[in-house]
Amino acid sequence: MNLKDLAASLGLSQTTVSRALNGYPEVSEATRKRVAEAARQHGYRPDSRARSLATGRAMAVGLVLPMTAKQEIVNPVFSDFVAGAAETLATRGYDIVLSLASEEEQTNVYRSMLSKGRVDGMIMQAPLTGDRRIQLLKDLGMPFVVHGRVSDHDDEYCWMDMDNRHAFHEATDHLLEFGHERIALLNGMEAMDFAHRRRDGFLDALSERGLSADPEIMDSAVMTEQYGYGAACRMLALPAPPTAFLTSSLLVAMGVQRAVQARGLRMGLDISVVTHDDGLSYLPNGSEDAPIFTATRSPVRVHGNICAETLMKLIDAPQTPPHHTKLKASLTIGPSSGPAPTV
Amino acid sequence: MNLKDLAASLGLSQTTVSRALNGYPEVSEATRKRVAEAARQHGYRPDSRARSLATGRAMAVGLVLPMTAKQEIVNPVFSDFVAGAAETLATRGYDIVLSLASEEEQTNVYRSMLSKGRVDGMIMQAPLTGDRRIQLLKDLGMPFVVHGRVSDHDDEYCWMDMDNRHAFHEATDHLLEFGHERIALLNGMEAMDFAHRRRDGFLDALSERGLSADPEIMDSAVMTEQYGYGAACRMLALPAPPTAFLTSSLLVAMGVQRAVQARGLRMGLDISVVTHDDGLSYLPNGSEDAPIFTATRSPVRVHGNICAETLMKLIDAPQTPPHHTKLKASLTIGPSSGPAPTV
DNA sequence: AATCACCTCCAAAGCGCTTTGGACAGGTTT
DNA sequence: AAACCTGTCCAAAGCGCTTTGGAGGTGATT
Repeated sequence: MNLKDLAASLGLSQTTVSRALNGYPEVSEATRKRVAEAARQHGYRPDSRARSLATGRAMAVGLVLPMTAKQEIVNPVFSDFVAGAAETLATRGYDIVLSLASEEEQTNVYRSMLSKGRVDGMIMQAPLTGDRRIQLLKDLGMPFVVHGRVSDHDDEYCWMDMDNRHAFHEATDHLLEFGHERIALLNGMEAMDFAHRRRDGFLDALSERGLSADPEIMDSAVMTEQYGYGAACRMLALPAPPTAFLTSSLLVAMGVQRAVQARGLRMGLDISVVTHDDGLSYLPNGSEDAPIFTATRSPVRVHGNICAETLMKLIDAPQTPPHHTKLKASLTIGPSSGPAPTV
Repeated sequence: MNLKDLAASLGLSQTTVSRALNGYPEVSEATRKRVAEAARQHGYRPDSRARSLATGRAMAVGLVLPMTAKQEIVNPVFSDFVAGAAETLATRGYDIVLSLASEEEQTNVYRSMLSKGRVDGMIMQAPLTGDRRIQLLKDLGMPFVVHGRVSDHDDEYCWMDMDNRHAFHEATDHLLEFGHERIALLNGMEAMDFAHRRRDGFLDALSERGLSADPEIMDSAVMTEQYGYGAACRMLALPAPPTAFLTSSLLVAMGVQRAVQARGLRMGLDISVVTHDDGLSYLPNGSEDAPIFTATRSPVRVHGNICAETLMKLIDAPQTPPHHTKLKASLTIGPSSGPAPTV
């Protein structure tokens, strides 16, 4: 059942039916009712392609599934992020169009997404340091917002980011105040822009107290439980092992926890662990009132909400100056951190 | 730059340009070259909406992000699954259109996805027991394939599923052969159809050896690390604790591991743990040649591949009888399982 | 020289919607 | 009574593509 048929069955013109359905004023309340009822009865839904072609709006935003480097690892944060974005977009009738692109195809995928008219804007995820996609998107002239940002020129485009630097500064301070002086950093892949910021926050906090970092207890890799376990085992076996760990993800922290327990040490007493927590729904940090790890928390689902909201505003008013959102992570104290052991 | 402009700039008709670009034979090789070059130079890309409207094919498939029950938990399996699907779909130029739907809105979301002409088919995930979405999709007459299946009428629609029953049967056998007689089952939410099958496989294996299950050491919940830890702690404190655990997900197994270690027990010696492993890229079960857990493994990314492949075939030939794929999980032996301790 | 087939190209009709620019009737104002 | 709104509706023109049904030109066949 298309508009033409519906109009015919009502003895009205397409124009009138279209206007009635879309809430235009130049149609009497009586016919509007009649049209609405008929539409409901016939299960009429406008064809989105035709509508989109006529209005110029796709009512969809694009999202390119980021694959971490060559390792084909899907960003674990993706599902919650996309859920948040989809949730917000749904309130305004937008869909998400998803593409997956290997590193090499990125450019092409972005190009085609745009020019095919399938989407009105894009959300870009997981920016790398010096990411060239941003320039590409700017060149293409398509509205976009970045989840995260890249260090340079970050006032020239929309982004929403967590204050990674501040979060890790705060987390480090928390440990320093407990008297820890040898703090290990298990960071994400340093190709990711956020990993840089986190490290900077960590280093700043140390140097503010006159401490210097020891490269031997700093590592960075794809954030898995394995990595946390392996790195922690190695570091705990050092002549001068760390008394605390700062990790970039709950999974890594869980790995550290396993290593700590395997050595017969006690978390929060012998070894402190603080982590960043993306608030993934399937990976809760204990319960609301009883967290397991002391953590800087910033639910990535909310990031999805904000990115979507920002993008929709940008689509509505493309000429407004770029909008930025910087979220502060909240530090929640759990039993995994405590005073440095007195030797 | 649209087709009209491109044609004008070449002094050709739209028809010829369109044919040249789409590889139709009725255009000379010389002009085809000329057209291709001009298209490349102008960065011309056909508008997908217009093309879709003209051809009747959307070149996209729909996916509804499932939210587990009321708990707003995003399926952790989603990201790898969608990566697999997107990967396969990309080879044929299909995109994925994503919607998110709460339990109540499901029907509406599916309805609109279809009739809006935005997609040519759908992939349905995470079916519940007696899931009504299947009937809905059948009624709507849209090609679809289910990741998993529902017990009744499963010959009437396309699905791809792992043989959950067989996997858990095999895993249970593995433990039984090691002499374990008190095996705990930590299952996923039993509203999920696969959880049912897994339990059946477990129970079958037990009864085949004349053993009966003890409800006290069977549990089911959303599959988190917390859940594994909590349930294992509780069960290990029973007067007659289990000597082995069979869990539905690596996260749950990790929780069990933590509980085991917390009690000072040794995995694979005092307590055996076998789990199912969805092969999530960000949650590896150790390395390829050195797994941590004994596990029945079936990478969900491959499931995504297969679902996509099946769906594309179905779209090409809607009248073929429903196609089914049943995957056998592979049992990989790790250090987490061993002979039952002799009391 | 006429016929035929073939190759290369084109005009125009859709696909299903929105939107512009009236048309027509009825009531208000001058 | 003429002029003017105002409210309600419609015909038709796009949006950018594909595809049907020829048209015109060339060379081979009779």
